[in-house]
Amino acid sequence: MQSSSRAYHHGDLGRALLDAAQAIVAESGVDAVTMSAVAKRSGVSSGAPYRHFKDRFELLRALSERAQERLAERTLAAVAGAPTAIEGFRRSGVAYVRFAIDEPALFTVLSRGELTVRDSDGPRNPADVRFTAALAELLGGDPQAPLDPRDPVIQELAARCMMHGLAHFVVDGMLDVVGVAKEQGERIAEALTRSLGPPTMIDEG
Amino acid sequence: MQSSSRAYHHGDLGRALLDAAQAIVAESGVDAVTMSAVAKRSGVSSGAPYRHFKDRFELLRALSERAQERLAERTLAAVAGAPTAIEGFRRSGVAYVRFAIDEPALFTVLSRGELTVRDSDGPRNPADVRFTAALAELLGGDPQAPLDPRDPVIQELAARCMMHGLAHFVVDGMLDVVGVAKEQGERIAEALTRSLGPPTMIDEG
DNA sequence: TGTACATCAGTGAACGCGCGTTCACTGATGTAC
DNA sequence: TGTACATCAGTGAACGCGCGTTCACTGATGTAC
Repeated sequence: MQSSSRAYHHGDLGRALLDAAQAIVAESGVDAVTMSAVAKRSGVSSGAPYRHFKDRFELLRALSERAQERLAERTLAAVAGAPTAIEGFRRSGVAYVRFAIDEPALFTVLSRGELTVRDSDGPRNPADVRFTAALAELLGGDPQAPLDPRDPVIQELAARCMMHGLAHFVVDGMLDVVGVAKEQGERIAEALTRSLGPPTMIDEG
Repeated sequence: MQSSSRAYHHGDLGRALLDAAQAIVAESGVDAVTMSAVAKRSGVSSGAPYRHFKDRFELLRALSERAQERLAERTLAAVAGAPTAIEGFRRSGVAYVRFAIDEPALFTVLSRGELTVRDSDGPRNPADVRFTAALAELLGGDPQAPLDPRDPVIQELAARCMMHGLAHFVVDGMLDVVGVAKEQGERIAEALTRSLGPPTMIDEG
């Protein structure tokens, strides 16, 4: 059970394989995650991964689940420390972007919809569930009627889109082009959350 | 030069190959774009594409260029028809989302940074050049100082992020989950552009 | 403590497959005289 | 208008490669007595 440096048994290969896959995504993208590459990087033979994952797709799906968990941890932690609801909402947006900066591989995997378990029985973030329902109700009305920009649901959607777009821009190298460190993405996210919405939504000057 | 239905010479195979690649991206993603599949879909032998593209990468890069052109056409046309600068800016954002809805394959290819020619000598949208420079200047200052949410550059960045994030959400199936047609994305974009910014930036109610 | 055995994780060779790419070829087209 | 030739686009067989996956095996570990 202890990790000896030259053990025949790895000890925690399942986790090591996911680490390897994550590193490969960061370096060369999702397509470069092959079973051979993951095994080799983990110092293990090509057949070994199949003791832990049925096939390549299941390995990627496991990585996607890890990404969902990590993201949820971060945004929930950000909300937890906030003095007001609005501030919590903002901090959660900043944390979202920070996540993309710190873990570009996990963010990239999350963006691959085909890997995400859709409409599954798995646990979902309650805030997401509520928001999705509210959005569905809002959009379910007359499709011709214009949407009210001051509607809280639209406000929240605006914030989510803004953070999601910023995260994509950062991960895809927008700041590189501008010659600025990725870490500044967090500072930008902070400013963007404050640029949002009519005063009704904003709790300070 | 005319297209006879059973011609040995295709007539416009280069274009047909790009069409095929685009269709394959729409159906199965970028990874599914193989030279064999593109050739087969174009009704041509496996070696034929190499008369038009040096290798697979060059074909994908050509598709990426097509995407950049189509997107530029649309956003420029949207701006051209607008009565005011702000309204033009808004319409351009809506056109951006509309592009993602109508041409998900091209939008997806555009999002693959490795295919986009970076820092090339190629033509760039003047508005993008100006914005990028302004953003670089803004971020180049004291990295600790908070950014002013009312700064026009931040406002523009906010709008761009919002549209980019919405476009990604739509293409990745966010509206499917909510049970709403993709075409509603345009309506949402319209509302989102109006939810933005302090009154200084907004020219109506 | 020692022995026998069951269990399980990792080995490494092997397979079939589809891919990217090459190449000698052939059919169609355009042009010079 | 007709003939000869050069050019070029597409053919289709072939190649080497790396991938996903399987499988009989072997070494390590845990447990029963």
